[in-house]
This record gives sequence, C-alpha cells and structure tokens, in this order.
Amino acid sequence: MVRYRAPRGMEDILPPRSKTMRRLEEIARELLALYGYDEIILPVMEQAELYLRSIGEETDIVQKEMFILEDRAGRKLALRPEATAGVARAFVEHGMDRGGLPVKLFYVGPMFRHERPQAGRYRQFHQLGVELIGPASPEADAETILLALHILKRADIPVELRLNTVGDASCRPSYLRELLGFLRKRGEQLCGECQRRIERNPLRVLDCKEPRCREILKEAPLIHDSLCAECRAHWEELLDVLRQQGVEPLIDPLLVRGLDYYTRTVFELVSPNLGAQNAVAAGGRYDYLIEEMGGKRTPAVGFSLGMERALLLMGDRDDIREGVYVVAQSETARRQALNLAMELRKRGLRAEVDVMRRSLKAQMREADRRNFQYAVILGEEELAGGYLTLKDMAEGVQRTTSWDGLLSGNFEAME
RNA sequence: GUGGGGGUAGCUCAGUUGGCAGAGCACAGGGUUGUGGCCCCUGUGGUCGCGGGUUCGAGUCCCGUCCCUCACCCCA
Repeated sequence: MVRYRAPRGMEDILPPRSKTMRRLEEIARELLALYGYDEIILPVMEQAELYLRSIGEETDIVQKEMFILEDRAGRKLALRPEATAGVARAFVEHGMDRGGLPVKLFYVGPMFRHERPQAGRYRQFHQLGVELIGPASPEADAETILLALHILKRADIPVELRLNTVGDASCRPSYLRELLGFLRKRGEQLCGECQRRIERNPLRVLDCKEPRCREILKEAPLIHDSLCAECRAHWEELLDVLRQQGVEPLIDPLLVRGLDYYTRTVFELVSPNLGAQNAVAAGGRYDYLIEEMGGKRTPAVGFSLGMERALLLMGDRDDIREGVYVVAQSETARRQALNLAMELRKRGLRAEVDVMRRSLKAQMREADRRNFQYAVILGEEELAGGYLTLKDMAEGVQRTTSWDGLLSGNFEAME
C-alpha cells in the first residue's frame, strides 16, 4: 500500500523519461546558444499582484488557476503560472536595457497552474521559454517563431504553425467595440459560457468550440479588417519573412490567446497527436508589458514551450553500449575491481562495479542489462596470472589484456 | 468547477452466476565449480484504492469516499 503520493497533477519524472527530458533541454540549449540567447534564472514565486497586472485579472489563469500562499509578513505570493511576467519584472528591476537592446533571454523551469489534470496538462509542468526584448520589427517575431520550430524539428516533433494578429492599442479598441456590437446583437444565440464572456472578455468568444457558436462567428467581424496601418504592415511583413524562410503558417483569424498582454502577433505550434491539449509551444508579441511593469515602453516578443507536451511526442532513446563493467569473482578481486573502475573513471570512461556482492554470473547479466560495451573479468585465474579478461558484450568474444593495456584505452584490438 | 471511463503483483492486464487471488513481463536464484543475451526450472512479490453495508462467505452486489484517466472550461 502506498502511503504517500505526489500531489495531484504533479508528476515524478523517472528515468528514462528524465533522460529524454534532459535531451530535449540540451537540444534547445544548443540552439539557443546559436541564436544568441542567455539564460535567466528566476524565482518560482512572485508577488501575486504581478500576475494580475500582466496576465490580466479576467483571465482564467488569474481567476482560478494560481497557487497562492502568504509569507510570514502576510504578503501574497503566487507560484508562477508562467514566466514572461517574471522576466519583464526582472528586466525592469535590473534596468537590463542599459546594456543596450535587444536583450535575448531564455528560461527553463517548473510552472504551476491549479487546473484539473488531463493529458498534457499538469499542475506542475515545465516550460522552456524565450524572450526577445527590444525589437519591434516583424523579423523579431519571425526569429522567435523560427527558433521554436527549429527546436521542435531537432527534437523530431512535427508541428503546425497557427498564426494570427490581435492588433495593438490603436486598432484593437475600435475592433473590440465592433465585435461587442456584433456579439450583443447575436448574443441570444450563443452558448451560456459565451454570453458570460461577452462582457468580461469578448475576444475569447472567438475561439469557442461550440458548433453553434462557430456557426454564428463565421459572420463576426474579424480583426484583420480593422487593423491599423502599422499593424497591417507588421502582419504582412511577418508573413513575408516566414514564407521566405519556407514556413507557411496556417492563418487562424480566430486564434486568441489566454493572456491579456499580447499585441499584434500571436502563434501556436500544435501537434495533431496530443489530444485536446495540442499546443506544444505558443507565444506572441507583448509591446506594452515592460511599460506596464514600470519600465520604459519596450516592445518584445517571445514564446514558451511545454516540455511535458513535447515529451509526449518523443520516444526514449535506447542506450548505446558504452563503458566497462568490472566483474569480480572473489572478495579480494572486488577491491581490485573497484581500483580499476576508479582508474577508468579518472580517464573519463563509464565504469561500474558490482555493489550488491552478487555472483559472477549475476554480474555478467548486469553488465549486459546495463548496456556496457565491455565486461572486464577479474577472477581467480586472472588474479593468479596477473592479467585481465576483456569481453566484448555485443560480439560475445573475449581476450586477455593487461591492466596497463586497458588503462591506456586499448580496447580495439578485439578479434 | 462539470461529465464519461477506470483503480487486482513493480508494469500490462485476466478473474465465469458471490465460493481458497491468476497470467505475461520485470526482479532474484538455479540449469554438473568462473561468463550476459535465447530456452527451461524455481522463487520473491497482493489488507483486489480506502471506509461502511448485504451475505455463511465479497475482487465480484449496494452506499460513501479518495485517486487515476479522457473530455469540457482553459491552456504549455
């Protein structure tokens, strides 16, 4: 009987999954270096108000999904539901613009949302995210999208790019008025949830999945018809740059993201193999967030990638045969086996010895099961004769060798 | 928060009309005194999610509860 369980929605990531997760992270880190991003390591908690201000008070994340706790002084802290707000806060707090723009940052780590767990959705999950702070250009949007695509491609995860624009402060308000007018007129026919959303967050009505809502929304005014000249130009240039890079986005005029801070570009990288939670990575532009955090008006764009979701689409790689398992037959041999293993390790080789005090046969089995390339046998005969037996575990052949020969890396001359 | 499907060995799952709790895999030991994989034998391992009820008897029927899972909502 199990006495304790991991908290609901919080998963233990065991080997070999943990290895695969590390592999994904390494792939990303490698590319991030090539694109010129440096890591920022943030606290996993922030003052709760930070999220109200940045993500939006009416969003579900803030309304019902935050883990909130009080410190001893009575300050309300929230476990971070996402990291962009924290990056923006740190950027402002440390005056990071003083070293010149752009500032290119990435982060990796756990996020927390108190939701009902589901496939690809956890209460603690890991995101790897990128923030490109400073540029207002569509090329910047394109670069972050291309980077996200690049990472996923390297990880062998096929995705589709869904793209939209949500306008900015100069065109969104008038569009919202227009949309609101439409929704109020047709509100009766919408689902109950949408009727509530009309007043609280009308944009969200757009991506309702109810068939009858979708039907009505076909006639809804689209932001694309209301974009200001700047937003339109930005949008078209972005499409242009992406296409030039061989990326054909799926333009989804109804794509709206759940965070209030987005302006202009929003995107999702979705996989058809994920079930309902199909976004592996998502992001967008947030030109006012830094200012909202008390900094100078600084445009920025970024995305975050759900590691668990990516992991769902990655297989665990088979371990390749590697290293030396030192098999010892007698008690005295065990001491020497440990010595040999230590010497091999000092030379940078994977080397292990039996610590379960098991039989030679069991040690051989272990060497095989743990995918060692070689077993070195230190038995009675070897001790007496002052030599070692080296066995190639894949080929099944063995020969004698000397301690020195082994340490000098002389594995190759096997028959 | 709402709905569907599930909780039996470490894992994947059988378990007939209520009648002694099983298989495969994994793990451990062995198969003529040192040698892994294939094969064979043996073994370890279950308060059948938890609590109550019905019954001579409950994994099985009833009630409650917790958890997992999928979907809605929302999102990475």
